[in-house]
Amino acid sequence: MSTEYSGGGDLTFSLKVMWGGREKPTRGPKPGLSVERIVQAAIQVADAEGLAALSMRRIATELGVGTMSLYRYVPGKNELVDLMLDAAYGEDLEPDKTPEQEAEALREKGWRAGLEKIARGAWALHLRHPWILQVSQARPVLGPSSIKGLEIALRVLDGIGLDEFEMMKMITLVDGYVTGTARIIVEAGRAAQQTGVSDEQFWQAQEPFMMRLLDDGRFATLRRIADAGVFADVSGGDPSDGDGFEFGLQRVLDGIEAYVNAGPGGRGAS
Amino acid sequence: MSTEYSGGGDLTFSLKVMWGGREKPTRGPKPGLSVERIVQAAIQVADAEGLAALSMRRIATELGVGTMSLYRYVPGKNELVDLMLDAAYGEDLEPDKTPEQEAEALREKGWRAGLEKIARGAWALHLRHPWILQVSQARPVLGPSSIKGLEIALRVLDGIGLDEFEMMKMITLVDGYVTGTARIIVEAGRAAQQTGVSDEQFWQAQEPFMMRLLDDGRFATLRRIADAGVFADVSGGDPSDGDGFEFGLQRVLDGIEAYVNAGPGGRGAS
DNA sequence: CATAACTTCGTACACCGTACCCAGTAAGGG
DNA sequence: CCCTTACTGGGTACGGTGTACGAAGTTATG
Repeated sequence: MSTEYSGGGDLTFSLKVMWGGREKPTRGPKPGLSVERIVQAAIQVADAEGLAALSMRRIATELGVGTMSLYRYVPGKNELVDLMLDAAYGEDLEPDKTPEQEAEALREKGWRAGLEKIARGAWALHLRHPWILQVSQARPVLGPSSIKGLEIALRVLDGIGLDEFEMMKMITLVDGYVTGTARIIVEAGRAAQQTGVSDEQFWQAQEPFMMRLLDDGRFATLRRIADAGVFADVSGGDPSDGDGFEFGLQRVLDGIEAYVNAGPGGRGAS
Repeated sequence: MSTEYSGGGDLTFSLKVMWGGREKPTRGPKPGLSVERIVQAAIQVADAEGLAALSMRRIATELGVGTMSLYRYVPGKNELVDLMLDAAYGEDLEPDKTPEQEAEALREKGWRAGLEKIARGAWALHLRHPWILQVSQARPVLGPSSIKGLEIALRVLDGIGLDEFEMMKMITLVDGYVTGTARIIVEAGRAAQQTGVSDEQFWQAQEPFMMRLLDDGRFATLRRIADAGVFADVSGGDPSDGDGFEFGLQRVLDGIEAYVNAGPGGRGAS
């Protein structure tokens, strides 16, 4: 399932498709499909039924074409997933605005508010497209949308006293936090759909083993946590409320803010 | 590729195997294999060749047995992956020590140092077993090792003024950060092995597209970052040095520390 | 109008997880 | 002692996957 870039020679093809560098053919019949249509169909399937249900045959059926026709537009499944990723990343961007304009709008209330908005956007994106977390992203795809998003984030952090390396590290930090937390929360929420086992069945099956543990004194803290209803929240409630996410995000931003406020003098030599 | 718990009825079986609740059979031939041996072989394959190369046939070949023999010990591939996960989580734990003892050792230099150690351990774990990031973890498997790890982490944070929900959120925060960052860094580093394309080939293919962008004034900040050599670090250097990881971890811990120091009075009503 | 470029897509292959089933083995009961 | 019963090992087969190949149809160009 990992992104493998198949043949290797297709890499250039894949990049060309992503960046719109494909020249239109003059001869032959007009293409009945388009990369965009295929990507959209694929995203729809993945959104609704998960990445496991995404197969070339499935997409082709959805579009009413033969399976192999897809390969006239996309070199392979891995490349298609790359394109899906970049398309998803692009959803939050406004194509008519330059990175400068978008960053300016985000910075209106300061860099912290801007970074917060970016993080929330990314969080919402993962809720909308849970399959993003399942794709391997073996190598940064560097499509136009992800590049633009990076530029915007960099501009939001620009001019507040961080050097280039620090700016990038801050972005890695926030992105890492968002995707990591999304992984935990989102996937727990999605499980019920994906699995034939319902949430109740699952926790019921776990219960006897859990109980034996909770009665064991060695796990007293865990028991206290459980009694406080922390897990009831996780297993029962709607995970998309993002309660834990918001909390952690503020801690992360606090940490960044403290670093920024300390200034170059207040920190050790880089 | 997502963990699906196959039939559903096998869930109990899976849990029993994980928790060691299987009673030994009396009749019939002695089993020539064991769950542990299978799990170890599977982890070896996954470590060396990635999760994509992990197939039941491959594991069976590795062990010199027929493919279907594996199903005498493990209900299916998904359950096997669950077992692999818990086995990996257990590597950092000392079976002879109680959670209290391990937590005590971690807290020796304070809760922050303890949390730091836990985070570093998890980070190293992901470097050692990159495939962990590829498995879906649709539902928390709650094997003995992950439970014990949770108990230890909770004990490290216990008694410093956080309520039960806050303690759990802090753990989610740190875990989210570690896994998220690992996802970014580790997978970028692993890519070269997995792919037929070398790093040089990859960046060379990207270059023309990148260049066009970097000359565009709209991506001026990105250009500055690139010129500063930030990406050279990512693409060339050894990703396992964890430079960015350590930096972000300190920010995260700063954020937590600030929250803890503020005390119940210094924070808004929960 | 022949040709070359381009489309669509059926067939085929290697690989996957695993259901089913039968043969072989070892302990318990008579 | 043997027969029954429980168990292990594993071959075969089925329905799925990604995709290589090539045949057949379509269209603009020389």
